[in-house]
Amino acid sequence: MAERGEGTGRQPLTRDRVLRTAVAVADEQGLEAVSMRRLAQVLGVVPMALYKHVANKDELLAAMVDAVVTEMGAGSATVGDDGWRPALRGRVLAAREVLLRHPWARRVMEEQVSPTPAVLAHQDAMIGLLLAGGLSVDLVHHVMHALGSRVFGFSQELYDAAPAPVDPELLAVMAERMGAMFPNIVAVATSRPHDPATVVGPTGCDDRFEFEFALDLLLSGVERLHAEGWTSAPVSR
Amino acid sequence: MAERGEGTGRQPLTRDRVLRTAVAVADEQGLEAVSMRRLAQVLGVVPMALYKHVANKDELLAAMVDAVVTEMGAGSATVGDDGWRPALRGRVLAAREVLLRHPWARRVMEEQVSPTPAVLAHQDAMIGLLLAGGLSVDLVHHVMHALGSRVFGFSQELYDAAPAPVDPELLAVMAERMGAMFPNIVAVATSRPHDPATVVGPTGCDDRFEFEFALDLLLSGVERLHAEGWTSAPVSR
DNA sequence: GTCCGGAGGTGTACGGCGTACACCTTCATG
DNA sequence: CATGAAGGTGTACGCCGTACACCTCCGGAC
Repeated sequence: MAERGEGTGRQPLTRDRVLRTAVAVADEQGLEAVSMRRLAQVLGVVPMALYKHVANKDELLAAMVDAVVTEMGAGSATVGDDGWRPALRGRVLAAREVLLRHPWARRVMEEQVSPTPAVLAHQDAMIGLLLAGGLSVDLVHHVMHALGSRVFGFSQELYDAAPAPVDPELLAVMAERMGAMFPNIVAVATSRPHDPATVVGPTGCDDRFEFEFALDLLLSGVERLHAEGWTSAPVSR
Repeated sequence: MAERGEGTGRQPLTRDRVLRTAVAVADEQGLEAVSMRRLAQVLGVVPMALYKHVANKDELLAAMVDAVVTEMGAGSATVGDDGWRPALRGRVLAAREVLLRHPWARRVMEEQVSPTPAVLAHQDAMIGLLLAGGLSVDLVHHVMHALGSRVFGFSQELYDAAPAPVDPELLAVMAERMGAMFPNIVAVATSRPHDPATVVGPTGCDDRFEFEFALDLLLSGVERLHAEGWTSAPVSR
């Protein structure tokens, strides 16, 4: 008796518990406090025990951001009678709320090589909203880039993934699976290949064009506000 | 004879040489290759020798970003006959070029606690352009936030610095010095304190308002493009 | 000329990190 | 009961940043 529930390490160590603990530690003590050794200590276990549930630290970090992005609730996205804009706006603000609760997540996402499934789902939902709103595929493409650095900062490498699994057959299989899960992403990504000459890296998508598109969108908006004599925040907040 | 110029460690080790080597290593082999030990090895010297020229690794990283930001050339900013917009646009694009050459710099900046002098100078120059263009101080403030994540990603903590050096006298001295060096920043920062209730952290500036300001600027632009029947890139690229 | 002090390079050592590898227990299943 | 997999352990290696004591050299003060 008194065997279970008293120490910190009493309940069984599961991948889920590792993950939730890691997120909690990152939230409360910052990302730099998330080391395999510290995490193991918090869980009342020896460091190497974690490796029975997690491939390595990078995989753990990826799973952590996946959990966070899942909080954003990609499922609940539909365009109402008032059009795409309020729906998209709400979704972006919801994402922001989540990222405010987990300030470390943005940084981890940015240094990740390829997006996690939850990230793709989120992007797919956003694209779905815009397409449902009637925007052209090209416009949607650019909008996603323009919003990217605002929603989370990692949209530069949105459409890479699959770094050269040269086998074309395997690539076709992957494309098919992607299409089944994230139809909107595939629709946008395949419609308009980026100019390879202006691309940032061998696989990147941060064309100069995309950058200037977003920049000019902002500058035009500013110019308009200025021309309208904007001096302080409108009353409607 | 044959005493100097043959080995890698022949010329004297100076702070400048350490810095330039560090930037070169980061450019060529990535930021994770920049460790004090590896850097020392490249310089043909024992690791601890670096500490005679650099306080610690954080200070080295700060100096590295400072060098990069200086490349952006904060000095050459004036509003021509065609208004503030082309001047600002060119400056942002120039910053982007520099950051493309040093992809590690953005990440380092983002995890830095307070902006380096060169960063402040850059921001001051940008603000100067907008003010010279006749924009109101408030509008300039919001524009800087909106552009922030596009130019570099660190504008969230633009106006913090000075984390509670409670002594008001010392604070006044600092404010005076700041004003002498970066008059535009001070003008904007002091005109409109942020609502402490909606601020992200104790000192942050990433108000919900600033976020929505930029977001709505983008969304309005998109809406306008869509209404105009935008389907592909305008010919003027 | 002698002395001295500081600038700058060295060597050793400590505590932390991620994780490879061999090991041991436990327990459901043949 | 034997077996083998799943899961926790202990040890060890090679990285990391850097504290601290040391040495060496050189330019001026006397």
